[in-house]
Amino acid sequence: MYSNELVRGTLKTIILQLLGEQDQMYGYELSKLVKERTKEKIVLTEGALYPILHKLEKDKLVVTNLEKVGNRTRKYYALTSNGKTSAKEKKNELLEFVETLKVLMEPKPIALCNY
Amino acid sequence: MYSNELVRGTLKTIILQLLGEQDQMYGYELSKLVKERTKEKIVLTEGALYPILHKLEKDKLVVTNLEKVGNRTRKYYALTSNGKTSAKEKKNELLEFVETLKVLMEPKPIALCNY
DNA sequence: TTATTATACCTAATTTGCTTATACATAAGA
DNA sequence: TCTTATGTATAAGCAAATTAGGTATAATAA
Repeated sequence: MYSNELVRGTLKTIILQLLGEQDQMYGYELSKLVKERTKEKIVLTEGALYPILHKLEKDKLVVTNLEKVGNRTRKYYALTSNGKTSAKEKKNELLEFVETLKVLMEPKPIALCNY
Repeated sequence: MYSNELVRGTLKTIILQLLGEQDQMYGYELSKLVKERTKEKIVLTEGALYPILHKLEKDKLVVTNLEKVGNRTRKYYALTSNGKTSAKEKKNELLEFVETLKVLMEPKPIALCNY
């Protein structure tokens, strides 16, 4: 588990990116996916997850549709056109930020290929 | 300039890492260094910088010594033994976190060399 | 059969790490 | 003389998370 300060700020980007992988996903599914892929090193808690999803909907970056599974209701989220653009932008920003961090903390000449 | 949310959480790690590069540094020097190396894409504002430095001192990760330059006083900060350990740990955590992010957001097989 | 775990959603109070703004002071350059 | 650079410091406020609670159904284990 990484310190909260580190994860904070990347969650919205992560959610947008994952939503872009599939046609639609629901909240619980997102949280499971993050937990599994990161081997629980990043955990999307509900208190963070749902408010972010609601904000994305309010900002029209996602649209929702409710689906019944047995007697339970799932709320699926899908990126809008704006959402797809935003997802790409945020991902690029994050990747650039990471590169900047490396330059800042390891200001060495970069080998083209280490093999 | 990256969004604040992204930078938030990495500042303490950055400061610890930079302090580890030299025997001692003062606040203003740190802020200039970050600005220069990142081409102003990351900016250490005073309101963030000094409280962090004070906290590091309180936590005994750094020690200070005042030096007079002309009529002005500089407050130099140097890592303690604990500070050096912490710097390494935090840097490793950050680098691991970045790798985890990549796995999470780009779960593809990784080419050994792209050239 | 009953207790626990997994599934599935939601929100309110609080914490926290920053921004924004302000303050003070010296030195250098326009 | 005015502005910019150097140098440190703190207080008010904000926003994204944590923590902790709530509701409800389904499946599994004891």
